[in-house]
Amino acid sequence: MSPAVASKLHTLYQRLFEAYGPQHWWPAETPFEVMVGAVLTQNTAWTNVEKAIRALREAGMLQLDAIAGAEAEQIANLIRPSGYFNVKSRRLQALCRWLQSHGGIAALSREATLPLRDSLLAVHGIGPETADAILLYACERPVFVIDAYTRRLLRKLGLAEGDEDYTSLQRMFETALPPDPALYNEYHALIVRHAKEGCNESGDCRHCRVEA
DNA sequence: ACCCAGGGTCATA
DNA sequence: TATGACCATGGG
Repeated sequence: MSPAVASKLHTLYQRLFEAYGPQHWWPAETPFEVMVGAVLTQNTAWTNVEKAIRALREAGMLQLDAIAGAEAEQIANLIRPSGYFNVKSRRLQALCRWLQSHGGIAALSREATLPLRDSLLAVHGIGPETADAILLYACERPVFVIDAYTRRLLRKLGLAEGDEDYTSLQRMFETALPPDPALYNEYHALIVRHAKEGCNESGDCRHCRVEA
C-alpha cells in the first residue's frame, strides 16, 4: 500500500476526531449485547434494532442461555421490529450456542484473534462484518470493521472503486494504522457518525476532503 | 407509494 | 466466480 493512502487515512481520522470527538461505541451495555446487536443490525437501521433489544430485555430474554434454549418462534416475535426476524432468530441462537460451546464470553479471552475469527465465521449467519464487529467491540481485538458507511467513504475519497472485497479494504486500514483496538473502535464509530451527520456523497465536505 | 438501512446465505450459470 | 433472489420492519 502506498504511503499516500496511509497518509490520507491518518488525516481523515484526525479531521473526524477534531470535528466530532470521542464517540463511546458500541451502543450497548455489555459484550453480550454487542453481539446481539451485531446480528440484529445486519442490513437494518439501528433504531429498529433498539426496539428489538428493548423487547428482548423486557421479556427477560437478553441472556445467552435464554436465547440459546428458547423456541425460535419466541425469539422471532420479540425481535420482529428489527426485520428478517425468522432469519435473525436462528442466527442469534446459532451464535449463543456457539458461545456456550466455547465456555461463555469470558473464555473467549484465552483464544488468539485469528483462530477466533475463523471460528466465528463458521457460525451460520455470521459473515465478515458481523464477526469483526464482535471481535472489535465485544472482545477488544484489533480488527477493523468494514461496513457500508466505510465503503461509501472510501469510494468518495478515491481510495476504492466499490468492487473490492472485504479483506482488501480491511487491509488498507490495518496496514495504515497500528493494531490498536481503541483506535479502530473510535475510527469506525467516527465514520458512522460522519455519515449520519449528513456528509453529502458527492459535494464538498470539509471533514472528509483530505489530500495526500 | 416508493426507497433504503451498520449483511449473509443459497441457488443457478 | 459471479450475479441475483431472498429475508421484512420502520422511517424518510
